[in-house]
This record gives sequence, structure tokens and C-alpha cells, in this order.
Amino acid sequence: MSKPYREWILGSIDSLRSRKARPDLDRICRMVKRRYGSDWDRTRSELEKLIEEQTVLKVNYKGSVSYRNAAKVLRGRRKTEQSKCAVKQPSLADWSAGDSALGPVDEDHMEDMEDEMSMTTGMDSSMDEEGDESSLDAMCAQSTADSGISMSPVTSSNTSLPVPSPTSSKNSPTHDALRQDPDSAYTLPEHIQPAAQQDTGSVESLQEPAAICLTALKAEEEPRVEESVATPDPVTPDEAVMADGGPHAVSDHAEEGEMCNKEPKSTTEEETINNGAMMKNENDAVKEEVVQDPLLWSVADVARYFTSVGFPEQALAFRTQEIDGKSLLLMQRSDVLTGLSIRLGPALKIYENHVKVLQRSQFQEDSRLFS
DNA sequence: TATTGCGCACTTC
DNA sequence: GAAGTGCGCAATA
Repeated sequence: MSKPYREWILGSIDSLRSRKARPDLDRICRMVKRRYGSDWDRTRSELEKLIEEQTVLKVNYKGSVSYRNAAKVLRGRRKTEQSKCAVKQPSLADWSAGDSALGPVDEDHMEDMEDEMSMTTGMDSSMDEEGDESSLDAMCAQSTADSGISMSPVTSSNTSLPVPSPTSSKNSPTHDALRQDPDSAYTLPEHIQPAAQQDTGSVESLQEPAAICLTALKAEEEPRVEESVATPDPVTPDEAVMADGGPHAVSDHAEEGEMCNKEPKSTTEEETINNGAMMKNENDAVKEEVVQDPLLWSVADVARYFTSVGFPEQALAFRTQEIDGKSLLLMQRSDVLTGLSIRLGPALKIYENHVKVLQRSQFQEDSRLFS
């Protein structure tokens, strides 16, 4: 996916939307061609790529196909709608492994990035205008007769989710779910659905979310708890995440973390959690070695991490800004607070509870290696 | 002729 | 009632 096309297409979608015109394939291609001289077919193929990486959402609205800039869609109550209709889908960060899920990073779009978003992609099984998108349609076929709009995964079943994570695919219930039910409309990440865990009978699949839950609890909502529970080191929250498989391992369970937040875990539960983390097999351990080092995180890993700790929307900002592990560790407070165009509250939490902690952790690790 | 702007109706919550 | 969406038409380039 070439960046200009991303910007062109998203810009066209935004432009069409601003003038209350349906951003359909025809209009998008026409606008891109007119503005930038891009070939129609190329625009179309690039658009499909954007759809696959969830930068663009393909939806069926009022019986016709529309495209949405993922960065600007599904705010507020639409999120609720999305959640309601959703069935099974990978975690937010899993959906898009492209270099950006939000689209262009130019000023115009950056302004819009203040808007929170919830990424979904929509497809309509009835679409017949795009023959070569049949695979996507098959993947996401869903009737929209009742709601008028459908939001479902666009990622085709034979186009594996662009998840760079070495650990997420195998044990992630979301992926299993995706395979099992590729036709499901997108909805909340499956990890918040109890049935998702039941599908995976392994111990780790049951334990992992709990650990993540605890991690999210400590790291974000109640950073002080970590001191009183068992982790005097402020670095612990993130280390706990890492120890449990890094951003990949936690990504599918972020909301569970929030859910657990409401019900503090007992000591026994924590022990169970720890045991669960220890039960990971050696292969996973090897994989985790790679992802435990934030320096090795890709952009998707970073986004996945922040999704996992309860900042799915802000994670997209990181993705948009193409913040990989190295960049993350170089970020300063002002970068997080202002450079990502995310709200101040989450930004502060992200910086204080995560970025700073990761940086400190990395610094300590470096010190240890060189001492 | 193509593009843009926008009133208004529709849909969902 | 609020918010998102886009049809359809008029204005404009």
C-alpha cells in the first residue's frame, strides 16, 4: 500500500462525506483520478488494500455500498451499534497491520484524529459491483436489511489477518473464531465474549486473560494498586504484560482487563494467573523473547500493546504515526500529549503508565546488559 | 459537463 | 432529540 494512495483515497472519502455524497467506489475512483490522475483500477486495488488493513471500512448503508475513513467512523453511539452487531473479530490491533490504520497523517487528517474511532470494516454480501471483491464479500456476508448498515470484517478468510505477531495467531481465540465463523459480522473483539474462551480449552487460554486483566488493572486504571498488591516496581505492569507474552499475548483481552478492573482479583486468583503464565510452552517462550523487547516491536505491535492495555482508540494514533518500538522508546511527554492528537486524559495515562515505564524498563535492561 | 454545497428525510439509538 | 448518512437538486467551475 503506497502512502499517497492511502491519503488520496481517504482524502477522497472525507471529501465526499463532507459534501454529503456517498463515498462509493465510483466516486472515490473518480475523485482520485481527477485529483491525482490515478488509474481507476489502481485506485480500486489500493482501496481494497486499505479495506483489508481496516484503514477504510466498507459498509452497506441503506442498501448500497459505502466506504468510510476508519479514523472518522463509529464514534459515540455508533460504537454501541458496532458492538451490538459484532460477533467475532480479532482485537482492534489485530485487524490492521498496515503502517497506518487511520490513514493519512497530514494536517487535515490529524485534526480528525482527535476523534476517537472504533475500527470496523463493513461488507455487504449483496455487492455485485465489484466482482474481484467476492472473496471479501464472502468473508463478511451479512444481511443488513434490519439495520441498514453493516459493519463486518473485510479481511478475507484467505487473506490472513495482517498480524505480525509471532505469538498471537496460534493461541488467540479471535483467530480461531475468525476461522470458524468467517461470515460473522464484525463486532467487539471476541475476547470479551465468554464463549470465546470456552472454545479454547487449553489452560493458558484461560489463564492468560486473567493475567492480562490484572495487568491492565494495574497499569492503567489504578497504577497505585501495583504497589500494594505485589509489585513494588512501577515497571511491573508493563513487565507483567511482557512476561505474559508481550503485546501479542495481551491484545485479545484488553476489555477483559477492564472488566476485571471492576472486580479486584484475590490473591488466589493472582496465583492462578501466574501459574497460567508459567504454563506457556517453550515455543511460546521463544517467541515471547522476541516481542518482550519493545525495541523489536513493530508498529502493529505497539498498537496492539496499547490496545491490550485499554487504549484501542489511542493505539490507532500510534499506528497512524507509525510508532514502532524504537520510536516509542524515544517518545517524549510532549510527543505523546500533542504529537498523536489524542485526548489529553488518555495521553497522560499512556505516557505515565506505559511509555515512561517501557522506557524506564528498557533503560534498566540496557544498564544491566552493559554493566 | 463535472463537481460541489446543502436541505431534508431516513435510520438508529 | 441527537447523530450519522446520503439522495436529490441547485449552484458553480
